[in-house]
Amino acid sequence: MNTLTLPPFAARVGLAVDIAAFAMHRSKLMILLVRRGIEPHQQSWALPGGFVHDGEQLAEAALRELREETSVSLSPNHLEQFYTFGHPGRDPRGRIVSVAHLAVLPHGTPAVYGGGSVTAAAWFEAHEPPPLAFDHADILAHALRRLQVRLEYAGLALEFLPDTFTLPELQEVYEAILARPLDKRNFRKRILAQGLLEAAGERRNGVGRPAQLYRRAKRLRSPRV
Amino acid sequence: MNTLTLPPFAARVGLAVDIAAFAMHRSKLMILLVRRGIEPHQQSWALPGGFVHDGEQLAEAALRELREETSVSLSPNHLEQFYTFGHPGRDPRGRIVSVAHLAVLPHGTPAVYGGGSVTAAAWFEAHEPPPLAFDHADILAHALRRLQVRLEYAGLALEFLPDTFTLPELQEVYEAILARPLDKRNFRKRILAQGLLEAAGERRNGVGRPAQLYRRAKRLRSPRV
DNA sequence: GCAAAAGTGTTCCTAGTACACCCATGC
DNA sequence: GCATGGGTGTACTAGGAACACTTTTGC
Repeated sequence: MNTLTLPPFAARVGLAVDIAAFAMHRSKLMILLVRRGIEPHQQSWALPGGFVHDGEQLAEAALRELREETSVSLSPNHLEQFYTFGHPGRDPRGRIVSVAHLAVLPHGTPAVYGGGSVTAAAWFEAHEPPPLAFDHADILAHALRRLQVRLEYAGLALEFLPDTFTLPELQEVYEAILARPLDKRNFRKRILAQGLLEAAGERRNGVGRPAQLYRRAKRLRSPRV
Repeated sequence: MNTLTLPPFAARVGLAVDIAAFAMHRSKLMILLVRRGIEPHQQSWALPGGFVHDGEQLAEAALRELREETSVSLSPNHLEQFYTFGHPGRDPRGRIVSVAHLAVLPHGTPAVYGGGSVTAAAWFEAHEPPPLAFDHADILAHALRRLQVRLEYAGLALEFLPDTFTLPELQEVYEAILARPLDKRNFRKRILAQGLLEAAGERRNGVGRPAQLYRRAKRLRSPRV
């Protein structure tokens, strides 16, 4: 499987995946980070990630690393590759190319330290991350932009929420990702006009008027190309 | 430089770039292809591309391969990475990951056979390519979609044209990429409303009314609020 | 009755779309 | 004068943005 017969001038590189995994927590957009237990950048915070194994798909590797390093047991609701970082000097160990992935984890996903070569895993505010190892600050910035673009087009916001949710909750997701407030009336009008949601009872939160619950409507929307 | 000390389970892969290079020719969107001179897929048409060298940037490698395989002497007016293809079985020689790039070449760029491991280079209609080697048909399809998206947002259409051009020429670029006709009046209104163009004399084409020439305006448009 | 959270409509403006004729030139 | 290609305006529609008060509940 690893019998690679290439021309001598061809670079043979280490292939890695890094994952920018987002979730909502207390009305904030959070990013999942791990603390590196080995050099280089030992003790630094970094995006979860690691080397692709022989014969492994890129997306498979991203899922595996996410589970190994953070003990995230739930599957991401969304996972996509978004950019490949291949600058020759980005890793002191040699030429390592990283295929960066964007993941959306369900609401309430805990960050448990899992194992591998990391000593901790934790959620941070995505718009205000700590200093990061390698070029991970750059990767995170790209991931945020992609997330904002996806939000407008696809119904990616739903992936941050449980099966049923209220419109104020959905609006919080939008506001957290776009980092700006939205008008409540316009938001509701726009979302409901899309016809992707259906009613699913109501919920009492204690004080205040009960909220209408919604879920993703059964019928599929036409896929984006 | 190539002292890569990685864990044993880490895949060490061949790193390649492939380039989907587009240009306009006779009102059609064309894609630049090369004929492979070596196995695998000898004699098949394929996207230009090849292995990244040690210490080379991804974009550098894309430019180099484009020049080596097609003798395209002009620099692309636009070059961006758009997706990474890493399926384990995509190349029979072993695990080869390809970072695919989208390039826009200036109007009138000839396709000259350059050398390296290809026996020919030629332009084909981008929407009707011949059978392609590896997963290059897939890569081309992705590239076309990306090109269509970029067209709407950025002023990427200008990169297909010489410094000065007429609005009917610009409209041809849009129509060729989107593969559908556009209304002339609405097109002109929309384009001129963006304020990106300035007048640059006129041109007589022989018969017919002379056309107003435009060029990209010097000053940037004010950002939308 | 008051604090807390959910819910609701109208007006304005912009951008997109549909659609048909006149203008300047070469021959 | 006619063939060729370039240029122009208006009416309609849909979607986005601005904007303030009422309703339902717990306590």
